[in-house]
Amino acid sequence: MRVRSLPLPERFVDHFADRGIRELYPPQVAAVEAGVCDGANVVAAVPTASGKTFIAQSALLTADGPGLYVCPLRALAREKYEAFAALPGVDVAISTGDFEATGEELAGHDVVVATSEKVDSAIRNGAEWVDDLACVVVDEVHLLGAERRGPTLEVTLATLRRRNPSIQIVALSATVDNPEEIADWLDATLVESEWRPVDLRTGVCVDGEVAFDDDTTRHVEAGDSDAESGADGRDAAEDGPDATDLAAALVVDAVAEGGQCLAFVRSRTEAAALAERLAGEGLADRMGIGSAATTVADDVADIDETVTGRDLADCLRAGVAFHHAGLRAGHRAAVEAAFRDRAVACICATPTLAAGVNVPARRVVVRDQKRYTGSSMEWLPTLEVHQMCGRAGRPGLDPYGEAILVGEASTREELVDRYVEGDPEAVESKLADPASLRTHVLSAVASGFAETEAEILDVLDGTFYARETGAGGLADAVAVAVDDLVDAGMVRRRGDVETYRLVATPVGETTSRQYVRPETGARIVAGLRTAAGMANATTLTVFEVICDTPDMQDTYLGNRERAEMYRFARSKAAQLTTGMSEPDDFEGWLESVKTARVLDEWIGGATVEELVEAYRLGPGDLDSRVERAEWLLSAAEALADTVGVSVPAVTRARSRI
DNA sequence: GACTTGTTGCTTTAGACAGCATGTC
DNA sequence: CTAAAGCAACAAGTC
Repeated sequence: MRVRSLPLPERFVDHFADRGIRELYPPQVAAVEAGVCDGANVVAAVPTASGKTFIAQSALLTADGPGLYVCPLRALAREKYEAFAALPGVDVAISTGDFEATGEELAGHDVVVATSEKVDSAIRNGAEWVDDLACVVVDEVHLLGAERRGPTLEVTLATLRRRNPSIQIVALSATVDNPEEIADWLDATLVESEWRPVDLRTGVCVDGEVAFDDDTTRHVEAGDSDAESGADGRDAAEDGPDATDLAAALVVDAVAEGGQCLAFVRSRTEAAALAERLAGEGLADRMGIGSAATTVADDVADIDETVTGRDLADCLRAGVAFHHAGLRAGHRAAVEAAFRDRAVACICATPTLAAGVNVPARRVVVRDQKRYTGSSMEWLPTLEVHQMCGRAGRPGLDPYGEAILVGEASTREELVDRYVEGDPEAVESKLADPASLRTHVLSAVASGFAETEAEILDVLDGTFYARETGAGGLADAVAVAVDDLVDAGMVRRRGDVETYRLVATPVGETTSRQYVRPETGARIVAGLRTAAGMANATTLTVFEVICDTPDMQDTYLGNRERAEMYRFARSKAAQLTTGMSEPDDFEGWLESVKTARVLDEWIGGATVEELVEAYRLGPGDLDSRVERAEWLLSAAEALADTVGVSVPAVTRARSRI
């Protein structure tokens, strides 16, 4: 099937032709046959890089009205925004938390690209443009199964469909075990395909021998990093190369043939450690990318003066990089761009890269397949490993992609069963989680969609969860959520016991509008009241309050810091809203104090370099705390306003941050 | 006695979405 | 519920 045969205006056909897209890939043909261009609902469960963006574009460009593209990540939103902006004569807008696009400005565009939370928030705040939509594309729908964000996605979709029953839904999913259930939920035709534009071989490497699933094999020579001693040979020779030696050898092997590599490891430290080790292998020279590598390294070195930045720049000079959430957005973007431009031979990464922006490589090496979860070491979900592996193979550039899991003789079989031949997990709704339910119940009441529990259930009736059990399955949980919200002062029952209506209190309304969770709203209100009664409420006081909410990301408190942090908390007790003996979860509270302290020093003029050094967090971690603090402070200000409490320190903190 | 190597025990462990209305000396 | 790597402090061994 040819692009030209689609019901697309000529200028789009030309645009795609300029990019060499004239013929459709098989999954795209299937999607067209299922009716993406005719307003039909379609769920496409297809591998990464098999042309999902084109499916989305065909749906949105042929829809009879404005369209919405829902993304899980801001970085992805930007990527898609650019893809649409490149189309001739298409008016695109982007709306994510970090992008200034305000309310009604979003009306009147052909396509809006937004994160799911942003759409949810827009609906709560009464945005009317969502009612005019003719088509919604949902990228990565399998995130329906994600702990906190999944419920947001399903409630948002249910609401959109409820308010506009004729809306076309096109959902794009990774390969999962139950795509038919998602399709059934959305009344959509399922398009399922394993087809990829570049072949993918998956293999397991044990002791330097790689056995691929197409029965080919490959041998790599692993240089033992710590076996320098050699001579009398009795002891060190025994255990051979470890996983890191093998991973390094696999990278060098691929680069020697001119192929770029991604190597996935378990932790940030290990990502940096592997990169530094590979920096000694002369990858830049082997790939002949010396000058490009130097340019990138210099650019990265200019971003800041942190150790992380310097280490990264040093690695880049040698043609290697590491990538994880401790890096600042600028660092990450530079690494990703450099890799796409072939200025970097290998990126050593944590799972950030698996689900992020498009960075295809010739070979993907998965060194670690287990992760510490807080109580034990657990196998990574198959879906996640598949997403890592799926990054192998650059369309049009590589003859094939290779994904290699590094294992040991004892785990070989398990790895093959689980990841090479195994199916990914099924997607399951997490809406029954009480915390999520509270949030969405409050939202339904506050935005006026529901005034009774029956109406709440009605709103939830269109969710993925309800498809499984019927909304009735949520009745008890909703009743509990309503009780909790009443107790928390977010919702009030108005009228007789028999015929009451649910109304959001002013606090509940502000909480929902500010997009913070009910627990956060309640904690902030309580904190503000305490602060208002204090003789010397400072910015530290305010930071302690907002850091002690579930919407602030917690900051790791190391063993060595604990005693000192305890002394700090005690010496500042007069400025804190929580007494030293009060918290049920003292550890958690002390972590909040640490975050508050960092933020307070930040507005006091401390530099990123100093804070990163003193508190053992990555520059990216600091940035993300500051970003959240901005958001939570504005919520605090709005809440102070609604309860009529005056805490000048809130405004002071906010203007300084 | 200075330096190297080996041992032991302790510490640490991925990621990332969201608001908003406006002024100031 | 099934951990494992890095690192610092200290001990033993070497020149």
